[in-house]
Amino acid sequence: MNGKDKTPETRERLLEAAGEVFAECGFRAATIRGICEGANVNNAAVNYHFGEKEELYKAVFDYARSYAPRFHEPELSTVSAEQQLYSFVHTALARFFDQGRPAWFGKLIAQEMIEPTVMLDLLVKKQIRPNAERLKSIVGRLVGREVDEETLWLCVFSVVAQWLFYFHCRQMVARLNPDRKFGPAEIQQLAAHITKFSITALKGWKESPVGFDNLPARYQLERP
Amino acid sequence: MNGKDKTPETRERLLEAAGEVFAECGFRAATIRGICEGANVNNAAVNYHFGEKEELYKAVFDYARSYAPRFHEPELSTVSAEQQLYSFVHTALARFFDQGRPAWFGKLIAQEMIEPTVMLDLLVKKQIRPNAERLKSIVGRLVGREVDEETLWLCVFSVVAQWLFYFHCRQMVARLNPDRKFGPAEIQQLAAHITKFSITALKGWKESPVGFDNLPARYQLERP
DNA sequence: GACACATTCAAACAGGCGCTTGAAGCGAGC
DNA sequence: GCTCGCTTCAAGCGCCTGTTTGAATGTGTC
Repeated sequence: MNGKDKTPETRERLLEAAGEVFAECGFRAATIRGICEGANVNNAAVNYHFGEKEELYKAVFDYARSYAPRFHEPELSTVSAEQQLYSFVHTALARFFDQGRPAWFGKLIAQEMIEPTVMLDLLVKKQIRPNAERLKSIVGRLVGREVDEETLWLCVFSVVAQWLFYFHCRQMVARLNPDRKFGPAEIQQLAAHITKFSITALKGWKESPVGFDNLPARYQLERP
Repeated sequence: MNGKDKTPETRERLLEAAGEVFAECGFRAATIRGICEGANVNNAAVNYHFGEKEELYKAVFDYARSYAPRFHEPELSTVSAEQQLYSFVHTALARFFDQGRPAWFGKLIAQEMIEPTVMLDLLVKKQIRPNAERLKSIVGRLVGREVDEETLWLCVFSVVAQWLFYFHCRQMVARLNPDRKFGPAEIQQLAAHITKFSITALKGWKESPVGFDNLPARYQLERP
């Protein structure tokens, strides 16, 4: 078969096309026919090489992970928590906004968050929780000691939410701010904003006045 | 027909079931057969009363909006920006975490953000942008003068992201923190956290050191 | 050249989808 | 009692989905 200079292997072209489509559309909305068309491959090739759609999907995760940008290691002593947070945020954003393979893994995970499949449990165990714990330790160093676990988690979510937003809600952002671009320069700017917003919140946390939970009822909910 | 004490009207039972299903699953994943089964109604009733799935979907928005909790009016002079922000955040959260009809509208909008249909443009124009502008003015009052429009928008997104996260990523949150509940008390607590996090960030914004955009390259991205 | 084997192909299958159909049910007006 | 018009119903249509099939096409070995 590789007597001709045909593109790599059918299996690999399938993974390439599937990575693209799954990352963009999610598992459910992606179609095998669409993937095979993108790979210039017969529909039955999925069944021959992977058995079923779900197995192709799993294989794409393995394939995509090796190309994904990685969160760099702690280096607790040499790098400030501020710098680590920036690095964390920027890497996370790059996981969506890179072109092609480098972004697949991040997009696949983000898709799993809004439309879980059988992969999510494994992802939480192997990828999401370890990264969340690492972020939690960075957050903990920024907010200072004597902060309970519950608050720490809420702060982690407040940080993570800020970058996930730009992937999950990108279509709405595009309508609210039509001129906004997401090139490398804008990603750095965005990462800088999220980092500054989060660090300012975390460093001022303990000095900040506590109470927004005892407001008069009419400020809590108003019904028609 | 209402000689019997049969439930309201077919049309209304359809809207009830459709509101439930669309809010939970989104437009695409919801099926007419599933909705009609939930409404104890024949499949053809959708076509008879609404013509097609998309028209039923539009009708659900009108039906749901009248039950949705509303963002209360500004009262710029009498209420502090802090209190207004809390009210804003809490109302937004209640739009997801209420039971049944009150939460449909918020869920429908949140679904549109991650999987847009023909409704999104109208929603941005009629609902999302006006609310975003109101939030932007609150944010502007908290962060102070002399802040450019671009930064203001990024801050608005940083706030909005924090509550959308709990809807879009609820399945992952449930896996990371299995014990977390979302009853009325927890919603108040959550709203208080998001408000405190945001206010602390915004009020400290101008005093916060600026630069996270000139870090050494190795803190920006690391490839395998 | 002939065989065994792995791979690819066009075609079709079963099932679920949105939507349509023509007949049946039902209440109101005469 | 009868017809008329609105509503409901079971059944089915065409389409798209994931998956299967059996034949065709190489490819390496003897």
